[in-house]
Amino acid sequence: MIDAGRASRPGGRTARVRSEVLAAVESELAEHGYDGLTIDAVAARSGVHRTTLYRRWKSVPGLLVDLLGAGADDAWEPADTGSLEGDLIEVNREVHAALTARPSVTQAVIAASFRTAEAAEALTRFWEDRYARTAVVVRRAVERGELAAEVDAHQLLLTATAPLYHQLVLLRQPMTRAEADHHARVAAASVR
Amino acid sequence: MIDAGRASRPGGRTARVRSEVLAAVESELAEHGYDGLTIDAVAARSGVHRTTLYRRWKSVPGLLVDLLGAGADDAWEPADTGSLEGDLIEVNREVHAALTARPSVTQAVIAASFRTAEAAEALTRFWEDRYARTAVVVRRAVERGELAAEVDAHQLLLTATAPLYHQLVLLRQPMTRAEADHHARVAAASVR
DNA sequence: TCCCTAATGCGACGGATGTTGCGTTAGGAT
DNA sequence: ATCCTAACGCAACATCCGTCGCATTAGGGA
Repeated sequence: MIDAGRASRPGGRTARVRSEVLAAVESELAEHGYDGLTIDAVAARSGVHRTTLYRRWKSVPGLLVDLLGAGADDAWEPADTGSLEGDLIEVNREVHAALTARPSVTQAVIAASFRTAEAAEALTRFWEDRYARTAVVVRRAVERGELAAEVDAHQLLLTATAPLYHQLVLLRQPMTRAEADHHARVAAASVR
Repeated sequence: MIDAGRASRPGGRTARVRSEVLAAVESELAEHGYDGLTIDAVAARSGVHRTTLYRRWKSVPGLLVDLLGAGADDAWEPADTGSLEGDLIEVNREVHAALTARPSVTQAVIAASFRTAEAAEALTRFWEDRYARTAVVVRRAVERGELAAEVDAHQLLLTATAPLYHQLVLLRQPMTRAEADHHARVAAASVR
């Protein structure tokens, strides 16, 4: 992450440049997709000089990493529907929406993660955080008496969400929301 | 795929060049990984001229696509252990081995698929083929009376294998073979 | 208000990557 | 054995990408 918000000189221009650049990244992504996302294009659209982009963000993946960080909702937590199955369905619907959005920032960042180590690490951290937060659905189920305490939350969440990522990202095939729901139900049933 | 094997002049030199190049690709991959895999390095190691590589394979992803095709075993089919669960465990162990091998050609091709459309399409075709062949484990289970005929083979295989890909490729975290087995069992149990 | 300097703008440079035109080699047909 | 030409080697060229030194601007403290 760039951490421009707490730099030694966070003043007006620096912050303005950053927001202009990130806005340009999003627009370019929307118009040309990840492949059409070049430093030069972002520079041209944002009016910020190439050199500045190289200095502050280093590369295209660096821009996406910053965008990912800017978009990260620090207050995010999974919805509480009252049942494990309901919670998992909600989680899967969020994942489904993120991966089928066009343009999908998530998809772009995944692509970037195969180019630079920094992007890969940023994405790994992001997902670690998300999966850790999502584990609360399992704790709630244990508290309700739905589950035994020994259930491995990560394995369970993997069962629920992995099919979505695999189908939509790696296999590059469509998946309906009903199918996404199905995988949530399979996961919920696997621990009963 | 390059299809050099049935080109208008498949003769000795062309075939020799191809095998030398693909061998060099594998060696470079082993030594420097995907990121260190450049056209120039392959040219230097194989003794084949840069221009020839650009003409026949176009790019690094093109080389990997060809390697993927050359490595595709046309006779492959899943092992028959006598039970759905046993078959799925065997499948998952193969996937696990392919993704944890070092170097993993599969991992390299996945990375390549995020760079060029041709690599992405080649990989999609490869997986379509593999999943279609693997569907036989479901048909066998139906014949044995283990399953109802309406079971969706693709969804079932997704439940079994997707967690491996997600954990090892996207989340970039380790997974034991025992955990891989676990996901096979969850998949088998989901249709009983 | 004035000054200091971090952040940005700017042009030139260098390296890596991919392309093109042409000469050379070798496989396969006659 | 001879010829034809696909495939390859070669070198020069074009382009893109990232870097560097220096000039300029503007934010924030004294």
